[in-house]
Amino acid sequence: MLVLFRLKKIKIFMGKELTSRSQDYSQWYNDLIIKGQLADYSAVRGCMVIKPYGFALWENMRDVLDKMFKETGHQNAYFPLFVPKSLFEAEEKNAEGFAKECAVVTHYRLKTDPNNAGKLMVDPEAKLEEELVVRPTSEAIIWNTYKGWIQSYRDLPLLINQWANVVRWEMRTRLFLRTAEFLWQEGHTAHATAEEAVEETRRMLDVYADFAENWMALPVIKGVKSPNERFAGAEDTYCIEALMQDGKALQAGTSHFLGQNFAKAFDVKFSDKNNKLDYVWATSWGVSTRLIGGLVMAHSDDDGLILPPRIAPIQVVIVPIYKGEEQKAQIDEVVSVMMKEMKALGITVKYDDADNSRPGWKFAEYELKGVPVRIAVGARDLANQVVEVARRDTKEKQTISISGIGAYTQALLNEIQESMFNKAKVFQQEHITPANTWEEFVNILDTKAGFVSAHWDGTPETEEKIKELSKATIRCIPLDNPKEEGVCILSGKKSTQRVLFARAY
RNA sequence: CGGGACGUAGCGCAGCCCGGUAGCGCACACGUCUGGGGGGCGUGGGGUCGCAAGUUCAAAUCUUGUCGUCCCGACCA
Repeated sequence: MLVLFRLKKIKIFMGKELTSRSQDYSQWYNDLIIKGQLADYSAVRGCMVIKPYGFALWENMRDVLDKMFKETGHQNAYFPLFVPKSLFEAEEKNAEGFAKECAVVTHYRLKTDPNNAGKLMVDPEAKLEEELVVRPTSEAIIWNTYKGWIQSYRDLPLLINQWANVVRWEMRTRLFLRTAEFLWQEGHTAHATAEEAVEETRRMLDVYADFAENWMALPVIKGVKSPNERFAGAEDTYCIEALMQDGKALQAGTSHFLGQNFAKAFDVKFSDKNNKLDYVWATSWGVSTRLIGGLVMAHSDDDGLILPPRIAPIQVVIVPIYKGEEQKAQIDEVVSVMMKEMKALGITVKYDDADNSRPGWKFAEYELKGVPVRIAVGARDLANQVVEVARRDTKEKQTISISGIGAYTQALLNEIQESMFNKAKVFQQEHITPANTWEEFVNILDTKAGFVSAHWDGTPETEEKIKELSKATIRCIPLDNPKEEGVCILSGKKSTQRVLFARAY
């Protein structure tokens, strides 16, 4: 009790105190992002600065995904930030869907303000002939380009991805989860047949699920969106849905089958083997820095971030505990051997021997930052040829022999990765609850949250009504969904299957 | 766009009601004792109080305006 009190007091004095999840989940999330050094607020409304630690995390995620995309045959390219308005509006549904949240460039020059010394004003003389839309997504500019690249079935499939920033002028933003500008990748592919395009859509959905589960330790449900939730301009939107610790769902990635909508809008035709002209079939798919928000919310605890080893910027941190230069030198020597061993095994390890903060401070700091494994090495340990190994996820500490520490650590990292996934998976499974009546449905949402599996009559009207009454939306119709006769929880009309509802971010 | 908060040192805040020329903790610098869970003691540096106008002998404090940020909703990934 006394210890707890002291610890709490210290935390307050250090200005690092975290809001607990039970106290205020949103604030807890914000605290983790800011104090865990992932990102910072910026001078621009709704836009954040991704700090080095957060960016290192994103780079790790990006690198893994990039490799996966290349292994599935894709190439990277880069298209412009700006989209001429006339191109943007070509695919009507897509344009309409994004119109409300577009930043638009109307002028290309500033000038000194004659009425306001030292200030600049937009030069009214420099108005653009045609406004430029800052891309909220790149289908328009890309399909306009593809028109010139595709003539024959021999040009297909065209499998391209780009890493980019996009801008969506959101009314309300949240660090990582919804920022006005965000980083993402968007894949845009063109195919000769609908079947092939659908196959591509599903393939990339699998890539996303694989990445989320095996790298981020984030269990997801693969499914297809209801028409209401579909991407503007798509025929079908597939998604992976994750569950956060507060029971709210998070759309973690989407893969769209675009049919021939964009090919028609941008007049992209090809000749098949029989010299017959047809529009090409398209897909697009993307994940964004939002994944980082999901990662934080799914795994972390009241002491800070908990990052899965496979994408953590630092997997192991070594903290020396010493008195005097002589002890420090001895520790340095042993640590350098340990580090060499670990690096040879591909482990990312940091030795924090900075003398300006003390061991206890470092322990707390690396816990806050979610480093999976911490190793403390002191003079006492060296005498016994051991070190103290602490894992972040469970907070367990063990004394481990120095010989073979590399292999031990590697195994531990794997175990943490697996254990984090399993824990999240159990949570997810426990939060998929069937509801058979409206009362039950609302009650589950209000008390337990998570996914609610319920019958729905299949109409957009009912879906809209449910959303209005309960704030829950259909997250997806799971891919392997069993057929089951039933009646809609709201309308009482016939239904052939249950779908997953949840309140979502 | 509606509702609610808040802008005072790098960070977190007090001071404002009742005007008198700015303070606390952390961080920072130096010294020293320390070192196995956010150290102790001592000394020190750092602020046009968001911005603008007004009232006043005097404004962080009162008045008006303005800009910005965050939180909660509506919208969305």
